[in-house]
Amino acid sequence: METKKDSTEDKILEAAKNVFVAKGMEGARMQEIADAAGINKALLHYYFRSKERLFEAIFAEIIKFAFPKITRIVQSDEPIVTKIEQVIDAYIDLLIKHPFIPGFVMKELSRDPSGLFKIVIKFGLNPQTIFDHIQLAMDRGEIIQMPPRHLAANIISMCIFPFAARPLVSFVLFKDDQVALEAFYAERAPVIKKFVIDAIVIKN
Amino acid sequence: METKKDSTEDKILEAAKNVFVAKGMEGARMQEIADAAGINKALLHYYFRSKERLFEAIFAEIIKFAFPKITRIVQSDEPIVTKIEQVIDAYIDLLIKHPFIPGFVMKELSRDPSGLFKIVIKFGLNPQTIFDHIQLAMDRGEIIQMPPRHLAANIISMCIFPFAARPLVSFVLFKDDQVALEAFYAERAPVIKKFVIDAIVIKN
DNA sequence: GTCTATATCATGATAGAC
DNA sequence: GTCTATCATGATATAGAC
Repeated sequence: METKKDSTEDKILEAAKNVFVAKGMEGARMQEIADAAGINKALLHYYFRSKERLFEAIFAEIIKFAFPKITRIVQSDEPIVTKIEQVIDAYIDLLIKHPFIPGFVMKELSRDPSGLFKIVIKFGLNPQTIFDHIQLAMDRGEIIQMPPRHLAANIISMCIFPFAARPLVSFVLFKDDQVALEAFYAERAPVIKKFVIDAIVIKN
Repeated sequence: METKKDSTEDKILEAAKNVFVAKGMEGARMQEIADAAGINKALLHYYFRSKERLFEAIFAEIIKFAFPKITRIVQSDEPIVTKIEQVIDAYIDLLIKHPFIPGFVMKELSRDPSGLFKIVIKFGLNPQTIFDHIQLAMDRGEIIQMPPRHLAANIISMCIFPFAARPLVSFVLFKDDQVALEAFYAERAPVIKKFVIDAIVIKN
């Protein structure tokens, strides 16, 4: 996490990221971003023409960052179970380091999905390849048969949702005890891996 | 789904619900709510003193509605596996009928969690009771041992997340084919039930 | 590039007639 | 209860000096 606070533009990006993540596009105020960056509002419009453009820059950066190394893992030659374990580890690791991402992305997604769509398309992400891959492993008898889409949905859900619903998890499960909450998140990866394997590995 | 469009107050509540759900608290405009209700802004302030109060009324209504019959199911005398199946069915059924709820709740939750907290407290919801119940079934050997919190997190995640991330699921998985999307959601309940049972029921 | 000052506009809220 | 007209605020955005 390098802090490049040299140039004004970087200071703005850093400040804007924090404010947008905390308040969302609608809730964020240009004045607040300017204050956080230690400059004035006029400079924001000098560097980025409008709030909309500034937001898009931040959103794209976060999405690209959050986006999967998944395809890379999936396209490797490891057995399917290993790949699944690696994906889960990679996801939880990312989320523990950047727990704000899911909530932010989902919030802005329901506001205006077009930004994400552009990025998904740019990345050329093709889920069908992944599903074909899973289906192949099923046909080989490595894991039980089930619709690959649902298997993917189950895994992704268990990884992301507890982070996306962080305020709820924190309060309902742990009465806002942050230490207990962090411990819970740290346990997620092994728990999910065992859960998935118990569910899909053929048992004799 | 009764449409009681008689009184002005009900028209406002109905209109406000739609607008708040679509745009969120920050994004919603009093003018838009007034237009949707077929009245003018002044009347909004006549019935509800401020935007804040109007929002709180809507939010509380939705939360109360979305809130679990779970405790009721859990407190029954069915075996644990049956209860889990009933909870999954109840959840998915609710979410198919009201798919907007998760996104809305999570968005406003990250904005200001205090509203939900009041309601959770008012409901006297005690997750520990549920966890104790699960633990008991584990000690009886009905299902395998795992931290009850994580089991609950896994189940809730698989139920809610695909609905909360609806725009993403719709686009990435189905290229916005709504028919295919609905079919996918309809399959969720049986898929999740089988997945969970395969994961936790002791196998010989 | 950076600042101050200001234009422009949209929104939540209110006053007061009917 | 419902309306029109208006206010007060705060937001984005721009002009222009340095």
